[in-house]
Amino acid sequence: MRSVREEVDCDGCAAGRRCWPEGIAPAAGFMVRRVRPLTAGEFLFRAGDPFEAPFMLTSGCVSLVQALDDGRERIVAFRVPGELLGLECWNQPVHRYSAQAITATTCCRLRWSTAPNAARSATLLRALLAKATSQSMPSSMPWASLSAVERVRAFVEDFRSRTDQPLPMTRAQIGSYLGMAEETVVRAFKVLAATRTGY
Amino acid sequence: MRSVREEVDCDGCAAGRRCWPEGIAPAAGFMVRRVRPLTAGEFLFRAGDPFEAPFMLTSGCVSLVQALDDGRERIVAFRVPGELLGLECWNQPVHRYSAQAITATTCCRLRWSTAPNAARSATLLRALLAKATSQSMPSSMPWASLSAVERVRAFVEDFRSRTDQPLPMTRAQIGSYLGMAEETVVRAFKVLAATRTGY
DNA sequence: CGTAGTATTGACTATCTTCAATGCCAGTGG
DNA sequence: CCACTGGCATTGAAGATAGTCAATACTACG
Repeated sequence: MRSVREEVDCDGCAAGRRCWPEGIAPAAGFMVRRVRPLTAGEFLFRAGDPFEAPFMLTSGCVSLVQALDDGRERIVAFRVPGELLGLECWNQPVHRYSAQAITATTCCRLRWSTAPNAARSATLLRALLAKATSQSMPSSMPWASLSAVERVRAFVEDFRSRTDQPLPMTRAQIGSYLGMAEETVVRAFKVLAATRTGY
Repeated sequence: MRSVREEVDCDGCAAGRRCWPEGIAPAAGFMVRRVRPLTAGEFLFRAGDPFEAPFMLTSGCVSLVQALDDGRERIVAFRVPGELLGLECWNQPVHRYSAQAITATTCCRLRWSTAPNAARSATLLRALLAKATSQSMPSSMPWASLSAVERVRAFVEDFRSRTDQPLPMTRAQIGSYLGMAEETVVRAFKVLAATRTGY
């Protein structure tokens, strides 16, 4: 349970190019703190926890889980390496969703509050805004009004476009995210497998 | 067709409090340019237009429309006064969606690129990030897996929570947004009207 | 080998979509 | 003033789709 409290400059990190690919980081000198690796099923944070800083995913996969009124849970998003966790409640005091690792996962906690100077702060904010807009908008229900098969196909293609790892989540989790029954996900994959290859 | 090219400081604008409510604007001195008012059906911009700056809605209602592969269209979001348009493609060269006024609409174009100093730039970026996160995340399909009636109820409540104007869009547009048939929207409203009041 | 979690399949049912028709209302032109 | 038109709302009936329930297969792991 020890925390790895190592301060790292993204400039010197081998994976930094994946985290800040838009040519922002090299000169920015973003500072992060490496977080203790998570095993599958572990929570990075839970809904209601105080929001302190966003996390940059460096490996693995994390689901954002929303607790429903009736006690059930829904998966709101999947995050893969290079994407930010916790930005959802940037202007909120506490986290609205829980972040649960789907596979073994590593991430870094951003040190965004300690702005050494305004220019660097602006650069970081610009990078965060870019991340936030690219992460949230494409997921703003691009698959409503599509059939179940088309929704699953769109989901798979979206995930493939974001990472090259094989789908790490269960059919039930995909169903929770897409808002359909686990069985329907299974049958959709069956149809896709009959049509194309590689699903 | 004349453009109103009036430069305005949000500090001196009566409606500024609605645009930047989080106590950011008063000292920031955000500059905007008032845009020619739009009539119902007019486009503020279209998918493929070059992205120059986001717009702040000051009155009316705008739909973000996505063109589908098969030629049909889907409504991706509705924007009401105090919300930003165009942030979806912050880091994109061109707009991905078209912005079409549903009712008579006014808006301001942000002058974000002319940063007089880094501190002010950081303040603006912080405000934009707050807007972006609060706008996009709650709409990240909070109503998948709900029944049609519940989806419509959630939609109405969400819209009501963002603005006090009556629903300006047609049943067909609601259906396009929620991914259901116009008739299903109508029947859902009927059920809601029988249950509660005011729908 | 037994267990637990996940994946898959089938049968039945509820819900939603589609198609078709009608009602309602504002704007327009004679 | 009134018929006509177009857009939107509403309703009904029939068919398609996805959800639910239940059972079975598969796989990793102790």
